[in-house]
Amino acid sequence: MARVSLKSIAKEVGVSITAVSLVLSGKEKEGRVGKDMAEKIRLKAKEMHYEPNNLARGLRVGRSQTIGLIVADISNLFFANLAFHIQEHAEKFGYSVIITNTNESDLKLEKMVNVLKRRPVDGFIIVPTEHGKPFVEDLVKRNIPVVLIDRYFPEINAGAVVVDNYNASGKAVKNLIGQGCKNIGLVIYKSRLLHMQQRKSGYIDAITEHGFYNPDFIKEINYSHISNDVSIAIESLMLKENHIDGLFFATNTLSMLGIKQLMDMNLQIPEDVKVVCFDKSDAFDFTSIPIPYIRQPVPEMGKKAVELLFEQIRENTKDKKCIELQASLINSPVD
Amino acid sequence: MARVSLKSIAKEVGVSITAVSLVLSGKEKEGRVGKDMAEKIRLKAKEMHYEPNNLARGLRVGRSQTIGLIVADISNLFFANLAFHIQEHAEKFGYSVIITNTNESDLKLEKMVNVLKRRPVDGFIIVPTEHGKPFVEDLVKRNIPVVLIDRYFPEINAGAVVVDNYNASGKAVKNLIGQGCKNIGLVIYKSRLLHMQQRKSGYIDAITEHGFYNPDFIKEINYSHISNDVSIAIESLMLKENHIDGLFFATNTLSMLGIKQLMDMNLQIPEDVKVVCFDKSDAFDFTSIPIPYIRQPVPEMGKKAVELLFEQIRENTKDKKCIELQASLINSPVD
DNA sequence: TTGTAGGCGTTATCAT
DNA sequence: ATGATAACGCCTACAA
Repeated sequence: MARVSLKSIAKEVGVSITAVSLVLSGKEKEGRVGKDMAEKIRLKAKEMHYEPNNLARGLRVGRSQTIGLIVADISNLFFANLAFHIQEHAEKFGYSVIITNTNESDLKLEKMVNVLKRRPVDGFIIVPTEHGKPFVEDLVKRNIPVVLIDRYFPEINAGAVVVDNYNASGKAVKNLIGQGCKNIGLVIYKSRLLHMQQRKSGYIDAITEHGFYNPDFIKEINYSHISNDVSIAIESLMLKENHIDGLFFATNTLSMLGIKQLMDMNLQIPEDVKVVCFDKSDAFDFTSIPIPYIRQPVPEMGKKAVELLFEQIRENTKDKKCIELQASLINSPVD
Repeated sequence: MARVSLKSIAKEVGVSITAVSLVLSGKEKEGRVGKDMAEKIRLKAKEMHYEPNNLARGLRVGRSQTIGLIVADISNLFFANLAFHIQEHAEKFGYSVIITNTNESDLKLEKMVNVLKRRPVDGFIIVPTEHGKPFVEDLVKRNIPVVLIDRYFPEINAGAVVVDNYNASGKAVKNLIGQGCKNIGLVIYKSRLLHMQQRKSGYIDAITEHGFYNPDFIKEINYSHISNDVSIAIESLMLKENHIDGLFFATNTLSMLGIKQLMDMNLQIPEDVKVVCFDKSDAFDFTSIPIPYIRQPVPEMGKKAVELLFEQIRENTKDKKCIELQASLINSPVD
């Protein structure tokens, strides 16, 4: 071991810790350490393989240069991509990212928030769970920088980056109607989270305006029995008497399961039923027919979230910004 | 702000910092603080919303309770799953995980290692890049706990968790031969990394033993032009004169692109050509026909890696263990 | 131009 | 049963 510290370098060179600190943090310009001395110190530092200890630094300056990212499921491609971009962007500012999962469990969210508070992290980027509001609220109350992403609670004064889910759904529905669909089903999570509600009302309003609205065509899936619920939903939607000719899946997981079910039922896309999905799945490449999907601007979302967070960390912003980005409908299966 | 520390609690209660520390870290049993005093301290701590500062703790005890995970690409499902399981397991031991990406770049690996060394982290779990050996070697030399995962360098005395890639490939080939294939193509990365070499030689040996070996049936793909290279590879493999009736894809990304190319060429699986893949893709669910694939035991891999790392962190193990797990061939598309 | 000293929050050692 | 104090490695105000 024998960790090399400022002190050990100082002793080696025969100079004070201050001098070493100044030089190694590039502050010797401020009319401080002499040029030759500085060089000598730098040399010795390299020779001894000095690595600054950010732990100690963090303790001293009151910042850990770490942000906590809490997502619903890192093995979901959407969140994995989000995590990737957040990480890439944070790194540019010398920040590391600790990523944790909630698996949509409110309990786990609470736990993760506490774990990360103790780290401590300088700020949070959170994909909140359905009943996660109190935990986020608590952070805000304690004046800890938070940015919500993907989903948010408008009542809470936290930063947020979301997409315009209402209009995104509208685009999906209009696309189906443009393809000639009359009876369009919606497969969506049963959730009180605003982003799901907005996807739902976007669908309802667009349908009501342009087509035929039937509440029975909305199937709300329980997250904890997704697989089974989706099968049942599709089966009941696709009953002959419904004359369903279009389906809109409100998340990528729902799409995957739904399309699989359609295939199991020997229904062809788009001949028997046309489909639009929220978010892309790799799998779309597999089907020779293009499946249109709503693309969220994931890289920008990640970038904005990091920027918003840093803004809060730097200045102690009182009124937090909420950024809404537009999603776009992609028709071609190629990127 | 007004961070609440042991000191502030001590002042409030009118007792020494030591007493508070002892109580709050559950060490008052050791014939120390009195029962009523302890209760009073605990109460006050809760009331003041005390959160221990792990930064300070880490500085004091010389451990950060953080491990650095460096993967090739977090948005690849295989690595995302690996990260998930590593994280879940580490969390049980009170450890947080900082995840970073290399995108297969040796330069980025070097950078990430340095960034994490400064954090500092107590140990590394690394998916090394092709020429990443020196950076890993350096860590080992400095006596910093490292566990390699997925890929490894046998010459280096680091911990490692890998699968038996040689036999996995053998299983894939035998499955194809069992399906009646005579001319089996291999699509694999051009890489000097051992795990790829083993997948290749597993294929060659199995083919040589049971079927017909033709070096032209091996297509090595350059990671930096995957998409294009795979298209060309498949096109040239599937030329009539080759009579290819089976394909083995050595990674999930290669599978995705390869199968897509087959579809673009209007070739049917399994009628025109049978296919076996390394790792599963969600996409397999989309095809009505089951595509057999090699399943790596990802949860166990993550668990073992964490265990190995903790072993190194606790005891200063001199001879590092290398664990090899078996992969299995899955025939059904269901999990 | 260089050095001293105090403190960030915690734990461990040694006194009382 | 409880407290004072030093130390982890770093930064910075203040001396010199």
